[in-house]
Amino acid sequence: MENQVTAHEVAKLAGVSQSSVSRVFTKGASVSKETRKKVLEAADQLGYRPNEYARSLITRRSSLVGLVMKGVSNPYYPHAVKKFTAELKKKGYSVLLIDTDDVELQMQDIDALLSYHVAGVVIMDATASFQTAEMLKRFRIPAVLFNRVVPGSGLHSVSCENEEAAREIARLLIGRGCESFTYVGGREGASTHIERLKGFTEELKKHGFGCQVLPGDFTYAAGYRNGAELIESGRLTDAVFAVTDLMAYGIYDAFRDRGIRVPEQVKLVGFDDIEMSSWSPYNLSTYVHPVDRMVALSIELLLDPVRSLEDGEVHYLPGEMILRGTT
Amino acid sequence: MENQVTAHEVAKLAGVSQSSVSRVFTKGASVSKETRKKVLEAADQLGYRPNEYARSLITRRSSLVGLVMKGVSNPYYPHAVKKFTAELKKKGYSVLLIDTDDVELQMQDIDALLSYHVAGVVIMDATASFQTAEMLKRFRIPAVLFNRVVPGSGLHSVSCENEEAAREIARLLIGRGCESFTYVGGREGASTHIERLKGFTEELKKHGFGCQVLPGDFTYAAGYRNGAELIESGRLTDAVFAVTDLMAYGIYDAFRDRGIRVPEQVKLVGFDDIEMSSWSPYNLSTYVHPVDRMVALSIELLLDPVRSLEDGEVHYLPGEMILRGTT
DNA sequence: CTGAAAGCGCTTACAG
DNA sequence: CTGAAAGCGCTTACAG
Repeated sequence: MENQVTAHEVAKLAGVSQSSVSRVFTKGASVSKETRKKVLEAADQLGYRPNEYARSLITRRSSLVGLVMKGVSNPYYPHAVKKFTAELKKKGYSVLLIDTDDVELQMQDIDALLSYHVAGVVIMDATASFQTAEMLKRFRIPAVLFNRVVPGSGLHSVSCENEEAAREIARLLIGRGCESFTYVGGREGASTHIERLKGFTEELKKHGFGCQVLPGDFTYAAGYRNGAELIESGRLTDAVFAVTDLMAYGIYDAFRDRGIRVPEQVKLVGFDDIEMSSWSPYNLSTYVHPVDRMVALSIELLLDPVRSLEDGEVHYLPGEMILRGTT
Repeated sequence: MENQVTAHEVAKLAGVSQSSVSRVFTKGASVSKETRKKVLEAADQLGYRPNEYARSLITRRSSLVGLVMKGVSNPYYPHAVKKFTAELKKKGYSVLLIDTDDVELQMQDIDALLSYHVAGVVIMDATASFQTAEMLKRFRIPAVLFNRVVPGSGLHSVSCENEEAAREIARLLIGRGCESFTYVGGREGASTHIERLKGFTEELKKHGFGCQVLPGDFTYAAGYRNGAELIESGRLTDAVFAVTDLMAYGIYDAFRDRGIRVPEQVKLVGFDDIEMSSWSPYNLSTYVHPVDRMVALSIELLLDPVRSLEDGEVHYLPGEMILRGTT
């Protein structure tokens, strides 16, 4: 950074004032064609780039958006991350990556977000605590929960239409002739889990069916464990709906390892449509999120000067059922 | 950012100078116990955080490290990303995430890296071009290629000991009695592919064996295609070594779908030991990278004031063979 | 140990 | 359209 080319040096080479150099790199500022040309040439020659620190400092606006993720968890997220960085890049923002270890944002992470006074933060796969929400609100940092809803947090949420999707899955399974059902869930408290459970069991009840509910934590291992128990306890049902594809794989493998055949003996449905669901050992029927639209809406909420700081809007976007070989 | 609390306000509340406030938040600066206490209390009350833009501007040092990744590709990378963010956080750095669409860094990405004059950049899963390398060198931005080597680029590289690992895999397969071999590769030009191919074929040759080499691109789909062709063309060998686990899964599934049994009819080995390799449909024998040590060394190289800007060091770290059910 | 002051590299009124 | 100047919020010699 010691050897950084400054606007001043560009100005000297171009024979204009430093202000003019700045104007060339500030969109919306008026510069004559000739000045622009001279500046651009000098800048190119010297390899000039406006210093973003100075820029953010003086404009009091950050070009950084915080992306909070839980690192290695569901392969569903990398897709969304990619989409976010691409869309934000188009709008001139860069991404500050926060990789939390735990379910909650760490103090150190919050500090980073605040020190850079990020333009906004996207929280993925983390059950943001009220404390985090309060912190963000106190510092007036717009935030949106992606694929999560935390009622009462006042944060914006953009999710898939979980409840309705789960109802659709229930109807699908009933239509396939299933009469007994199991729901294998995710981490308690996670809205995706709660909403899918609600939609699934309610729709089943509407048709006169009950539902066995098994606890989980969104991992393959928990899926496997549940699948194994289902068999070994003799409580296997006609159909199993797993809160995520990842858990569905575990369940499927536990079934396969025990000689239970899908879909002949049991129908299986997941949620997310991550890449592996189309691989031949699984070929899983599942429900796909409208990720592109979810990302676009998240960014819209985050960057809107008015809505971004208003009370949390909760959006549920419809996805689509993907029928494959497990139903 | 309009409503940001400044050191000046903290100073006023604490009844000290703004300099003293700054010193409290600058490690290594000397402040009396009493002053520190007053400042900390005032800062806490106001929710003060040093503005990182002002700090970076005046110190001419960035607390940002660029992490370049190719988004949704091999699940091997999210692990490394998590490790990087965690280790960098410990050292006081935050991560600027660059998600490239292509194999090469885009101009816009480079610009972001330069505008923030990042302290360093880690390039993962991207075959950095010479142009990129030149750019980084011109601006004196330390860079390390993670899991890749680009000879002649002058960039630091930290990789797994690919060649020796591939030799070990060859010996393992020979030891299992295999007499004919196939190598399914990755994207042409990728050092991981080149090195693993070299080690594997050379070691086989040393023992008097040849090797059929199939082209790939690191994807599951290419693995599947190759696996299918192997069977359909009647050129199946006793053993198959895939450049990555991801490709090995595709190969395995193509075999499975065609009734070929692993490891009875063909032995299969992958590379990376990503999560799915321990799942029961695969239970894949593979080779695991020493990710923790690779990350630690990368950061060491990046942040060392001397080595960071010297000519590229190329490091190969030994990993470990993981024997599972496919061999 | 502490305060006053200079200055990092920008943007943006303010005049002209 | 353009330049001189103020100022964003910090760190860090420099005195004391």
